[in-house]
Amino acid sequence: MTTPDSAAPDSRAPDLGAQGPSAPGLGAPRADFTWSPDPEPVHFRLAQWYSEAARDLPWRREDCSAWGVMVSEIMLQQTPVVRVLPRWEEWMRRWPTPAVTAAASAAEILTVWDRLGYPRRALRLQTAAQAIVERHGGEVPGTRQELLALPGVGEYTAAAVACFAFDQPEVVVDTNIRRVHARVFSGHALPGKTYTAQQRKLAHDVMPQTAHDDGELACTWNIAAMELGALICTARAPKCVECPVQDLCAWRAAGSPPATEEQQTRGQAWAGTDRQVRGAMMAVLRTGEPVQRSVLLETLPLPAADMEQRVRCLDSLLRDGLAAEDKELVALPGVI
DNA sequence: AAAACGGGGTT
DNA sequence: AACCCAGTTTT
Repeated sequence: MTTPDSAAPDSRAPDLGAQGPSAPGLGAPRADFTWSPDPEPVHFRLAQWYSEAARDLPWRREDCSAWGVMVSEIMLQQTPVVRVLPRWEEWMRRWPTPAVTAAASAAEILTVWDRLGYPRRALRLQTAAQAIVERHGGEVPGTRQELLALPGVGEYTAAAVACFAFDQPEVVVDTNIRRVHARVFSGHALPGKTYTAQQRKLAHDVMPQTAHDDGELACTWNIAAMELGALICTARAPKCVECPVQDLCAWRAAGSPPATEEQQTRGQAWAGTDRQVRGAMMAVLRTGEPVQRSVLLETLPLPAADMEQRVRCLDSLLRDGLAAEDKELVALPGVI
């Protein structure tokens, strides 16, 4: 049916001509005739695929509250679904509304967060709950702009909550969607490190029109593209033979060229970093018992960390509100 | 634009 | 050992 050769000019087709794989300007003769598919068939293919292949996640259920969606989005920032699932269940069981979340102690919040990582997210989620109580009467706001004003809610999360909890046709772009766009529409193996204005324009341009279906297809498009990136169009070893748009994909049509040096992600170091030291200290504090400052600094199970680094990290935890200090005792905030 | 910020499963 | 993950905030 639809093949690269049959792609007719379309007024709504994304103008991707400038995004060819070769550097614009000097040297490279523009032999890279990048082809990009009409978005419309991609919309329907992915919507159909999603209806059959979507995972049954609790925050996608029809009866999930907007707060449940928001909690899931914060937890899912830089954290895989499988690790979020048990923490989300426990959080929602204990704190099913913004109001009860706002009233919890910070120590409880950080303990239930457990080892999800980036514990400042947990604190910001509680601060956001407090803001929701104060500014929105305890109800999660339903517009991108109001959501964006909440702590810990950035461009992605604001659009995601507005779309998934309130059916707003916002342009949702996460790491999965960026990769799907890069491959299907731009013909690249990977989207590159930073989210550029050009990528933002592409995401907008390939959104389904909302005029006729009240944005329903737009919301499905967002979640379906995300799910495709999570299950099929993965970063490494994508399952192209199972892909519902394999015959529409610009990357496939270009012969699946490998990622360029520019597109390689800069892998974060871990061993020896302040993040590792902070994480080890938080693990001690999560046991619940206040500890002597000197004991916390000296018994840390990280021989490679010198005292200067340990002191720096403890001070940063105190400054971030992830730990509290009383006299010589250190504990989770709210314990002391 | 780049760095800081956790932690564990996968390759 | 490197890579990856439903990003946000600060510099």
